Formats: sequence, structure tokens, C-alpha cells
Amino acid sequence: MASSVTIRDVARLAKVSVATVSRALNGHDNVTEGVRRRVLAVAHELRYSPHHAARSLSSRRTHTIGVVLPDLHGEFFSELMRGIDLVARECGLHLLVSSYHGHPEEQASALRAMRGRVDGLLVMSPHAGDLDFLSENLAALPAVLINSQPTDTDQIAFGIDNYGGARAMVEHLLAAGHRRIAFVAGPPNNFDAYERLRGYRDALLAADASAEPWVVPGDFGEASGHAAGQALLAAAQRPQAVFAANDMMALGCLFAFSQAGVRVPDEIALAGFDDIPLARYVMPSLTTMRVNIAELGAHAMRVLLDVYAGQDVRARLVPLVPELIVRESSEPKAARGASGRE
Amino acid sequence: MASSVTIRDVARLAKVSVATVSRALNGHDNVTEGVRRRVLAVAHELRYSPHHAARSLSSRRTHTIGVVLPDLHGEFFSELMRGIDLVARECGLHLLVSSYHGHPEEQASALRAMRGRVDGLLVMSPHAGDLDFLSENLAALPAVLINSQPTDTDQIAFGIDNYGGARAMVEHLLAAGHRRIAFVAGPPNNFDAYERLRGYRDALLAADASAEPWVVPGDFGEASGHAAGQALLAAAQRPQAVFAANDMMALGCLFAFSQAGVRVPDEIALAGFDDIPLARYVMPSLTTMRVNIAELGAHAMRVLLDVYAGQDVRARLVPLVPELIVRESSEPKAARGASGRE
DNA sequence: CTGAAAGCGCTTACAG
DNA sequence: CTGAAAGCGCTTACAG
Repeated sequence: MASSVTIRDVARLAKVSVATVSRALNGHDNVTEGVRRRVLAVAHELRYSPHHAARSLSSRRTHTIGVVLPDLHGEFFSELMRGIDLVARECGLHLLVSSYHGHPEEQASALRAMRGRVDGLLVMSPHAGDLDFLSENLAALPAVLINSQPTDTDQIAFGIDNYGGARAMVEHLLAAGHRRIAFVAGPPNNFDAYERLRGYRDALLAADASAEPWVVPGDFGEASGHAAGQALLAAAQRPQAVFAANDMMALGCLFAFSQAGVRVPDEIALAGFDDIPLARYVMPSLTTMRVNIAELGAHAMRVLLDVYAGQDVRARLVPLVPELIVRESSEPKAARGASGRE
Repeated sequence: MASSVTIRDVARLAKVSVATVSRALNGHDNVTEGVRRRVLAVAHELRYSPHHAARSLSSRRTHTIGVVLPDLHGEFFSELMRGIDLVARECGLHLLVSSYHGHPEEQASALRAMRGRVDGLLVMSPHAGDLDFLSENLAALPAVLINSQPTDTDQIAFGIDNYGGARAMVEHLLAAGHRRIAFVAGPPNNFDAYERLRGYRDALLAADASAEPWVVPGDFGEASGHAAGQALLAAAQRPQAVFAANDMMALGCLFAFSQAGVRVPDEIALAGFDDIPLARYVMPSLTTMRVNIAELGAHAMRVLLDVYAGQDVRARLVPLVPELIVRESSEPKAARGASGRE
């Protein structure tokens, strides 16, 4: 593969020193306009592009942010990356992405491998108890934790108010007159899932201290929602409303109900969490909590940049509050009729 | 942020030269076992992690693959990244991700910025005509193009057989007895969309040279499918079958049909392309072409690694053939009954 | 098997 | 404003 052109080649052809080339290319102001133009012309002609490793070795900056996620798959990470990427390109930064597929050991090595490659780190670690070695391996890099269980370390963390969102949803279902509200849980050991479950429980008990939470297991996948929906229909006494910990599982429930000929919301009300694009398109459309995931990523990125710049960001770590989106799947009977959908 | 520990610190404490530390850490065999152990112990104790920029500057390898995509958003890219990532971690490689959001100028700069940061490049460039400057900016890096329009340059390219897949689907619909088959197209200027459209046209005309292709515009988004579905219902003579260029648009159509009370497949058969997870869950379940997107990414990555290793890969550039998945939305009347769904 | 030294391609005080 | 030189933290022939 053709030998690359270096700063020395540019210097030679432009008849200046490499130092001057460096200054001209980096936009320093201590270069005569004529010289700068000559250098830029030669650089362009040679298709010169600075060697990144060399530059970051001497400048101690990489212009790259490391993103360490549990996985790269699915709507959530896709949206998160979009938000992060948006801010990154605004700032001319690159993204080094690494996912550890749920293996904490790999997470540690992923973090360590970031040394000398990134200026800062965005880390999502939803698995309970990960954070001990996490802080050990964060090395000396500025880092922001996303949707991760807080610990007593003074790590900077930012996330979604899953707890408050779940409470709001249960309150909505209660207000619609439902009492027997079942919850389809997310994967055990997942912090988001845990917070949503906690919100469900607390809201239920706050309304009626003798209420009995009814929790069906799930794993955030549509198939587990489908199974949960079937299990709920088979119960001796069916729930009046089902609140799934995310939309994919809610859709799984919905299809289980459709297959069984159980009408939503007439016989069972249904609600999810996340507001994925399809939520508004299914029949009936799905009531859910809208989470601006891209904004979650974008905000975390902005906070990280300010941490890097040495600013105090603590005031900006307030969790992102999800928004209740009421659609057909939870409409109280009184409200239904010839009205259109959202 | 705390000064990092370098190879010199390890050398000093282990009482050897930096060269020996380097050899011990990199697993070279010209190091005594005792010395190696001592070095490793000190490195571990100091939490030493090699500085990547320095290493790649001197070794001329980055252990990183650059991935340049039009976008990071949505099921397709998410799956693609998963496949790429899978192979990357098998090989201990990192991924530098960059998306150019449809702006060719940014694509060029993204490509150039990869110099000195990556050992090879995976590039997806579905926009027609992008490839001229693409090859100019690929510099001297090994690269594999994914799902991109081939040019006369001898770039290594690999993709899905969208054309063949679309033909197969139309043939299926024809075999089911449908004649008036409408097509909901993807975005203009998108190579995947163009190939699917071409397959639709050719299959239709191959069966009946006097057939008139019926193409409704779309952009791969569910909303455009919804609009297309409504437009098709409003036609003087409705189509007997609708083939959408991807599943999201097919789902949009499906909901438009449901809202209008038009039964699928009894009144209109429907088919999509991609086999997204939801395709099997909607009612009726959706006939589609299954594309193993993760495998597309994984295979492209493997090819790239072999290109890097200097192997001849031309024999492995055969497009990935999608698989026809027949579900309820296109079942011929005769076949319907008490049978379960897939 | 081990060490001293050169070099990877840049940036940045330091002089002038 | 410009250049010569040191240095960023590694790896790798080259000697021994």
C-alpha cells in the first residue's frame, strides 16, 4: 500500500520547515499569509493528511471519544449512538466504539485499551455491581456514566428517570380506573429494568398499601413479551391492565392478545416504555413513556466535553424525565369514540 | 488527570531495559521466563497499559478498523455493526466509527481522517455516484465496500443480492396468482432501493412483457409506507398485491390497510424486504425476504482482514442471497385455514 | 537472551 | 514570523 506522504514531504516542496507546515496546517496565527497559502496548496496537491498517531502522541490529544457499551444491537443503542455522534461531529471528534456483550471482564479490558486512544470516555454499565473495577479501570480519563447504577465513588453519571417514569405510568393506569395492574419485567440485573420495576411497585403501594404487585418475568425482547402475554391470559383472574417494562415486550403482549382474540383496551389495557417508532403504528396504538434516547446520548457527550474542559457539571446531571404518551391501548372507555389517533 | 505510567516506569522497577519490557509484554519468545514474569508482575502492579498512539506510530499498526457509514441510526446499521463488531472482537480489533449523514463532502473528510488511525476500512456508500472521490480518498488503506454501487475501479465490494431477492419475491407473488402488483420504492439515489426496484420491474416484465410496473414513492420509513398504502387504496383499481422495498414501509402499508378495514391477504396481499424482528409478530405476519445483515457485516470484515493479509479474496465476493420467508400476508387462499403461523 | 540506539510523524517551547 | 531540536511512548533491527 503506497507509502504515505508525511509532513516532511510537504515541508520540502513548500520550501519551509516542518514546524512551519505544522503551524500553517493547524491554523496557528504566527504564519505569514503567503507562506500559509503555499503550504496549504502543497498539502492539498500531495493529498497530505496528518498521521493521527503521531499527532496525538506529541500533542497529547486524540480528538477521539471512547464509547463503551454493553451491546451495539437494537433500537436503544442505535438511538444513543446517533445522539452521541451528533455532538461528536459538531465538535469534530471521532468515536471509538467498544461493546463488551455483557462480559464484565471484557469491559475492563475494553476500558484499559482506551488509553492513548481517547480523550474521554462515555460508559454504559447497566449490570449491577460492575462499577467497582470500573472506576479502577477508568484510569485517568474524564468519563461520564450513562444509565448506570450510581455508587459512592464520585463518578459523573447521567441517565433517564426510569423510576419516575414508571410511577407516572402506573398513576395513569390507576387514574383510568384499573386496579389489577400486572408488570412485565426486564432482565434481572439490569439497572434500567430494576428502576422501572421499583417505580411500578412504589406507585401501586402508594395508591393502596394492600395492593399486591403482580410481576411476570421478561428480558426486553419481543418474544418474552409474547410469552408473558400468554401467561397473563392464562391466569385465573386476568389483569385489567398490563404495563410492560419496554415497548418491545408490550408489542409482544399485544400480539399475544390479538391472537387470543382479547381486545385492547376494552378487555385489557396495555402500556409500554420507550416510545419506539412502531408504538404509534400498531393497532391499537400503544400508550408509553417517551424517552429521548438520542438526547440522552447527546447530553452525556456535552457533559463529558465540559468535564474535559475542567468545568463543574454537577448541576447538569439531573435525570432526563420521560414523557407520558397516552394512546389507544390505555384509553378509558369514556374517552373512546370517533376520535382519531395521535 | 494523573500522569500515566509508561514503559520506562515498568522497565525501571523490573530492572530491565524498555526493549525487554516491550518484548515481554508483546509475547515475543526471546525473553527468559523469569524475566517475563517479573515484567508482567510489575506491569500489572503499576496498572500499566501501553500508550496506543506511541505503539501504532512505531509499529505501523493500529489494530483498529475504520467503519464509515451513511448513518448510525436504525435496525439495519445496528445489525451491521453487530456483525462487524463480532468479528472485530474475535480478532482483538477496535472499531473507529464514522457516519457522514448523507453528505458526500463529509464522507471524504471522514475517510481522510482515518489515516494513521486504522489498518483498514469498511465503507458503505449507497448514494449513487459517490465512488469517484471515494477511491481518491481511500488513500493507501485496504478497504471493502459494503452494499455500494460498483464502479470500474477495482475496489473490493460486497453486498446483498437485492436484485435477485426482489425478483424472487415478485415471482412468489405471481405464483400466488396476483397480477396487479404495486411496488413501494425506497429513496431515490439509494443503491439498495434501486436494485430492488430493478428486480421488481424485470420479474414483472419477464412474466408478461406487456405488464405495467406500478411504482409508488417511499423513503424506507414507516410513515412513507403508510402514505403509500393510503394512496394505493385510493386508486381507481386497487392492486392485488403490494411489494414494499423494505419491511418498515410494508408495516406502514399494513396499518393503513387495517385502518381502512381492508383485509390482508384476502383483499390485498402484502410483502416486504429485510425480515425485521417485528415482521413475524404483526397480524397478519409479514411475508418478506430475509437478509442476514449481521452476516453481511461479519463477512465484509473477514474479507477485509484477508485483504490486509494480502490474500486474494475475489472468489468470496459473491453477493449474499436473501431468503424468501412466506407468511400469512401473502398466503394464497387455498393454503389458508387452521394452519399456525411460522 | 538482553540492551543501547534509531526512528515512527508529529508538536512545541526555545532561540533568533 | 521562522527554524533547529527535543520529545511524545513505543518497537525493532543491530550488536553483543
